[in-house]
Amino acid sequence: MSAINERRERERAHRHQLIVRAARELAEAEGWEAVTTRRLAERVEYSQPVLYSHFNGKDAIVSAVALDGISELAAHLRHARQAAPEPAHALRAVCRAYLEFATERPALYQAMFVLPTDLKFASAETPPPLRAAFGEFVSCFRPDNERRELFAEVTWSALHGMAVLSDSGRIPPGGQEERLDFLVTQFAD
Amino acid sequence: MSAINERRERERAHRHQLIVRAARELAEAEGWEAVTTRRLAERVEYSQPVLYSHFNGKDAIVSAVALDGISELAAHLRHARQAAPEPAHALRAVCRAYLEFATERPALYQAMFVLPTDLKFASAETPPPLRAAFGEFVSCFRPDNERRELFAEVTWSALHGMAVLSDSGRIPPGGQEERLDFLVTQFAD
DNA sequence: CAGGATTCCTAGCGGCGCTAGCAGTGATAG
DNA sequence: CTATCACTGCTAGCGCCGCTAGGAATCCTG
Repeated sequence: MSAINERRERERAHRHQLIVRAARELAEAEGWEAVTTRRLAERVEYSQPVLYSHFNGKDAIVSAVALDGISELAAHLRHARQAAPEPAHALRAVCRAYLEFATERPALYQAMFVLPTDLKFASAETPPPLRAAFGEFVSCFRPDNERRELFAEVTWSALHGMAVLSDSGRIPPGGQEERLDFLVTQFAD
Repeated sequence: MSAINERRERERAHRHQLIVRAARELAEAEGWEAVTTRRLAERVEYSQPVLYSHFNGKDAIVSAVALDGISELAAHLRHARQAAPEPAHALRAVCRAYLEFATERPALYQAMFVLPTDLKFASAETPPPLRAAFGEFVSCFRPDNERRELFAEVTWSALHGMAVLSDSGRIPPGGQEERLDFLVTQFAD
């Protein structure tokens, strides 16, 4: 009885991931407005109601994609920070990595930081990957800086604004590098 | 013949504004997801197809609301800048006014800077009010500063990030004043 | 092998943005 | 004054959406 249930659970977990992956691929290929429960069900070769046995609704699927993306972002930022030649350049490296991530995976980025989400930000039940990603920004400022969390919040806000305004064509996508340079110059502590 | 047509056009223009106002009120009262063409038609006491004789589609209605909002924002920013005691404080005053606007009219702000829009940003056919609003940020930096447009873009991006992340609960809504203070301190030229 | 639990499908609900097609109204020409 | 005609704005409906009820089929258990 146990072995059978274990197999079932494995299969369920596998299908769970299949759905998340399909949603992400569809969004990255055609944008989130093309991700409907019908198309998603067709893509994973199950009927629509199966989706609802795994997720509370469409928003929960988006949130699952977002959480995956946040883990990847955290890893990307950590790598950039650690690869920086000296701590003084860490901020620039992390900021550039962030914008790079947003530019290269716009749909994934939207799931993480633009679309409505179930994820808890800045609270007790904030998922660890999200904490980790934010922590990378914090780590770019001196440990003795009492306001480094505040600095990190504003840095993140500025980068988010640049990413999202550029993606929606509200600022010219060309000048990101200059904007990044200005931001880092002004914010370095 | 001319007088009659003029009356008709006046009536059309009046109804046009009626639709825009109704859309804005509905959005501000219940959020944009509650603004459907059916509910909007009911509210202006006309049938659905009438909306389409005034606008190309729902997005065009949102854009019309956005344009109104941008005019109001431009006026709000200009007033804040001119009321600043000295030029050195203009940046702080304008930034605070911007965040104030975003906080107090979140739905209107979304129409302007978050939802998909037909409005042309940063191009030859950018509407004058939008230029004016952006110009208020530019005016906060010294005229001899060759990169003041760039400064303005990054300032705007940072404020937008703060506004939008705070509104969606992704950063604590409490710390806006401290974040504003940090931003202005770092960006003043 | 019978009984029961579980899995997953078909079908459908109410609502969405949008449009075809037709009444009814009102201006115009003889 | 009336017949015509253009136009305004309606009803009805299309194809889609997120989501769910209910039953058929399958699989494990005793």
